[in-house]
Amino acid sequence: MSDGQKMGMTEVVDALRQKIINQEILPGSKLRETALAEEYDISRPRLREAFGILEERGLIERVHNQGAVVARLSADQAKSLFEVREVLEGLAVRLATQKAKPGTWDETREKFGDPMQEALNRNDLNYYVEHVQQFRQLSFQIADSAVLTQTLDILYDRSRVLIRRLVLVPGRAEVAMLQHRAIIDAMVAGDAARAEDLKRENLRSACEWFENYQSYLL
Amino acid sequence: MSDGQKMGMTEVVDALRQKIINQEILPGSKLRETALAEEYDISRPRLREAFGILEERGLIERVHNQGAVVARLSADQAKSLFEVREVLEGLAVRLATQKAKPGTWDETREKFGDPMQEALNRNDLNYYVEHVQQFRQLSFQIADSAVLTQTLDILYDRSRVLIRRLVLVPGRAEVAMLQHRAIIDAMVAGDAARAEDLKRENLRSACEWFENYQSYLL
DNA sequence: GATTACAATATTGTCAGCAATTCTGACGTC
DNA sequence: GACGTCAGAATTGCTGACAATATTGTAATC
Repeated sequence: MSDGQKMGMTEVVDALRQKIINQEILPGSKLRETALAEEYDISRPRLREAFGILEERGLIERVHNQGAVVARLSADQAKSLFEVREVLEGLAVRLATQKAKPGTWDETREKFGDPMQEALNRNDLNYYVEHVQQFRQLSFQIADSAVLTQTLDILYDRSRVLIRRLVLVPGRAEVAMLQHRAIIDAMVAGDAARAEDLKRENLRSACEWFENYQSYLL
Repeated sequence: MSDGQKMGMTEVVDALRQKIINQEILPGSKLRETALAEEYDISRPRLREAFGILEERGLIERVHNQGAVVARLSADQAKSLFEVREVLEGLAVRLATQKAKPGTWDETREKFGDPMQEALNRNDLNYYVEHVQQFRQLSFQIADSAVLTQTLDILYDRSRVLIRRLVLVPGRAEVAMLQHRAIIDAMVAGDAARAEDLKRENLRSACEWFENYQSYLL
């Protein structure tokens, strides 16, 4: 899939990142330097630099003289990711609540209302996933902390597959929707501490659901 | 300073990392590829890979065709780093409290007792800094979360200079010592939630001191 | 038939050098 | 004297090719 466009470093990293988090390359697969360098039409040292970044981000693992492999996610790592995301997403929600202007969450609240319940009734997961994603991005934008955003993005990439699968667990989406409604209500009310608590509760809950359905999810 | 030892990738990154966080290379300085490659006796593409990792870690900044520069820390970034560290170090302390066996903190508690007060009375900052560091490392070891440790290490590297300078502010070390005593007491008592709250309070306090003495610290 | 030793192959790790871009400083002009 | 301009030098970005290591396939032996 070599498009004529010459890719910069960032773009190569992003392309591989996308392929990994979307499971277009499965965990455990070997990443052959020659093949990938050819695919993206760059030289191997350049690809190597990208590998360094991907490794730092925890998306691939490398051992000397043996090359790179897409990282697998162990149950322990998954739990740790939930734990860390719990406090960071809580922080994001707190900051967003503190910094938001009145009316910021109106549209979000509407989307998470009846329309989402109806979408879930007809098993339209896309509606749910898309608006959770939008809420997330809006929160980060308002929170306005590059440090936080970047830190969480890295963890999110590693958790992405799991998050998407968790939505499939019967009943999870509906529970998460109710939790989100409570969070948004607190944010609209400007109660930052409560919003943070509820967001953390939301992630603890997600972690519990994960643990209960672990064998289906990993 | 080229020691005969041939360095692996990790070692090159670590060497540069140390030089940056110890301010042996000052923020804003240009990092010349040729010179550094020569110094560490490696080729430029290899150094370049190290640069990629350092940039991902936020220690250097690179612009195309203009090379790499040691990252500066803005006041906003510093504050964001405190905010994120607040929730993460809180988590670390909580996990450490939950997972520790009885007696784990005995030695730490002793070191933070009278000996530290005496050390501070004679302005022996080294004693203070060293044992805070030890406590920190022990906590992470007990918390036993690679995800958390790695995430916080990155933020810690970026904050290191600031943290060291903050100890110089009159009265700060003594306040921090008292806060640490309270945290350790909660940990000994096995009260994880309280330990987390106190640790977060500790970092909020650190952030406030930073803001008050900002002009001296940055 | 299973196992080990060995050679062939493939893949990674590394480097030296070329092309492209930016910075420097001297010169001329206003 | 200040400012704009234009070579020359320095530095970065990048690639192709070479050396070192691991993997695979093969054949000989037990």
